[in-house]
Amino acid sequence: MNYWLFKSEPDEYSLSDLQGEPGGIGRWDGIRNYQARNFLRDQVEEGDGVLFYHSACKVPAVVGTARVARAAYPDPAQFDPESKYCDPKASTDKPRWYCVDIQWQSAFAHPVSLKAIKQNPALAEMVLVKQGRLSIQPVTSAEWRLIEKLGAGSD
DNA sequence: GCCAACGTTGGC
DNA sequence: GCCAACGTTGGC
Repeated sequence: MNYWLFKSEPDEYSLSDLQGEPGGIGRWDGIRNYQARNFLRDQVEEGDGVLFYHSACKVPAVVGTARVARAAYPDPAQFDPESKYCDPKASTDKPRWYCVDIQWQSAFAHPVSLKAIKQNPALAEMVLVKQGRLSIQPVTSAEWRLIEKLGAGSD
C-alpha cells in the first residue's frame, strides 16, 4: 500500500467533480509528463491512498483524499484525434500515456494549503516542497497521517 | 503571463 | 552520444 499526491487544476477537474461521478469513481487521465507517467505506470497500485491537491489556483492546497480504484491502463485520450490529449506518436501497440481510476474518499474540513505545508518542518521533505512541478508524486505514510490530521482540523 | 525545473527529442 | 531546443508544469 503506497501513498501518493495527485495534482489537478480545479477548473479542469476538482475534488467535487470526482465526488459527483457515479460511485465517486473517475478516470485520472491527461498525464503528459514522463516522471508522473512513470510513477503512474510502474508504481501506483489498486488500493493506494491519494492526496487530492488543487494546483494552479488561488490557494493551492490538499483538499481531500481518494483511493486508487484501478491500476494503470493506456489513456484512451491519446488515441482520440478529437481530444486535446491526442498524441500522434502513440499507438495501441505502443501506448505512451497511462491513466488510473480513483474513487472519492473524503473532503477535508480544512484544506491543507501549500503555504501551510511549507511552514511545517515535519513536511519539509515532501516532494511537493522539494520539486514543484510534478503532478504525481510519492508521499510517506508519516506525511499522509499528518496531512489527514491537519485536514480534519484536529491540530 | 513569466520563467524555472525537469525530462525528452533530434541534429550533428 | 553530446547538448541545445523544446514541451510540460505550476507558483508567483
